[in-house]
Amino acid sequence: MGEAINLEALPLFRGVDAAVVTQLRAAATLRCLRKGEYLFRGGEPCAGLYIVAEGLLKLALQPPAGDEAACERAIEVFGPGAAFGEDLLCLDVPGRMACQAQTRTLVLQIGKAALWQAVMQEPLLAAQLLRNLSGRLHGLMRDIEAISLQTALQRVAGFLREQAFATRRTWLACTQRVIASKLGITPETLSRVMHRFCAERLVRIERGKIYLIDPDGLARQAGVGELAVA
Amino acid sequence: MGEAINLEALPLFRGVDAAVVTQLRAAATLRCLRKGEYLFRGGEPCAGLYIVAEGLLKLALQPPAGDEAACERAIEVFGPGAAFGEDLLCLDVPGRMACQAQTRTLVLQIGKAALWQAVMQEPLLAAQLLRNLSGRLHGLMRDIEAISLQTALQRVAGFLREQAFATRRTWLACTQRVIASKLGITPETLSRVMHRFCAERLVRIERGKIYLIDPDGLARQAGVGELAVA
DNA sequence: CGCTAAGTTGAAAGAAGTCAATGAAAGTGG
DNA sequence: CCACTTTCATTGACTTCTTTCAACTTAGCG
Repeated sequence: MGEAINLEALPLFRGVDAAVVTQLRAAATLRCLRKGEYLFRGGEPCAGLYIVAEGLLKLALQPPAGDEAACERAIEVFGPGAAFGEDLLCLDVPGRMACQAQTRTLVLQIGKAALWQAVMQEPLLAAQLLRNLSGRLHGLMRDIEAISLQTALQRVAGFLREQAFATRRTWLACTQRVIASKLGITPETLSRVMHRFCAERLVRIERGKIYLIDPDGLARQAGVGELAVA
Repeated sequence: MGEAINLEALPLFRGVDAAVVTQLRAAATLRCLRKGEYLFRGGEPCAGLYIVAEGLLKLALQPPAGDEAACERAIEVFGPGAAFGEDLLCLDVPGRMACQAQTRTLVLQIGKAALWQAVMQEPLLAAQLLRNLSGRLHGLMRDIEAISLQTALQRVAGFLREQAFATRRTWLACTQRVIASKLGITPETLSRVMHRFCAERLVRIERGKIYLIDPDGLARQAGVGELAVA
């Protein structure tokens, strides 16, 4: 199933000349990562543009050199269909981020040379890359806003709501540790908040999966966060 | 002095065909903003790519609708030479950011149409836009890291150090309110930290300007004081 | 079947925010 | 040029959210 990823269907290649896409697919290699394996680590140059076919990847800035104590902060989490790596590709500097598989993950890798050649042929591809990058930029902006002026409770509620919107039913594909890291809180805090939501009948936790019972109630929590309900 | 901005000298246009740059300059309009004026506000579509010639602009997400109580969070601050707006241009969705002049500011505006035409002619320009966007993305990543796992004290120290590196001598061109917002802290906290640094002889505050006395001491405060290469 | 990692829960400590009052500076207009 | 208004900065006391530390439970896996 892994190799059958349909590049044309991805937003990134919408409108892009079919011949160019075909050419890119030919140049692409498929990498398979076990849970915990790294796609790349800090310091390594980025090998190309990556497209997730299956699984889940965590992008995090790793603490500067042997500074063991500091726990790393997850910046982005990529699921199927996500494209990333353009940034490192463009900057050329190694950077300190590490990208680690959270489950068994299949990822398509398009080499720098092939990508550039394609961009030269088809400027629309450049436009789509810019769009992808812009989307990521705005995602980070929203994250910064959330971290800066929302409580942990609001952020978790917001996160769950987002997930509900995306996958329509339930969710939780990676450890709470990673989610907490992405939200900028400790696993302890996340656990407490989740159980509070659970007590308030907003969600149900069952065997590591989370069922959203009351998306509207969650939205209320995420929003103006007031309402001193008993 | 304002109109004499030399586009070729900007990193954004390095290596780009001179004819294309000339063409862009011809298409560009110069906007002059008074202190406090908005380049654009949330909801408005972005008119083009902006390049700061002179002054200082603050990009912030404004609180969702009449929710006046919530203070906004500064995301980026742009000084002379900075280029931005590509993101909004690419996404087309209005977004909620507002861009406000912090002092009298001159900014060059390159319309969407002209920019796209140029990109089609000269793919290298697309590459440079990608690079610019990537740089901003990484800046935000570092910000997220700083907010999440550094104390206010460390962030301020880090910020001052950055400024020292950039302008080599002294600094403070906008209100502390804005700096605090950019650092994700309150003005009160910033004031306290600054005065603490002042007491420890790391900086000197004088008539709204800040003189860095001891960059190394500051680096030590900023965290794992590395880069002690005299 | 134990082992290790992940999650839960409680109590205590700390960092930063809020509120509020004061002081300083800067722009406005007579 | 001075009085006035407004915004910005400073400082203290208090509050609250979040983290930290630690102990304990659960679950997954060789």
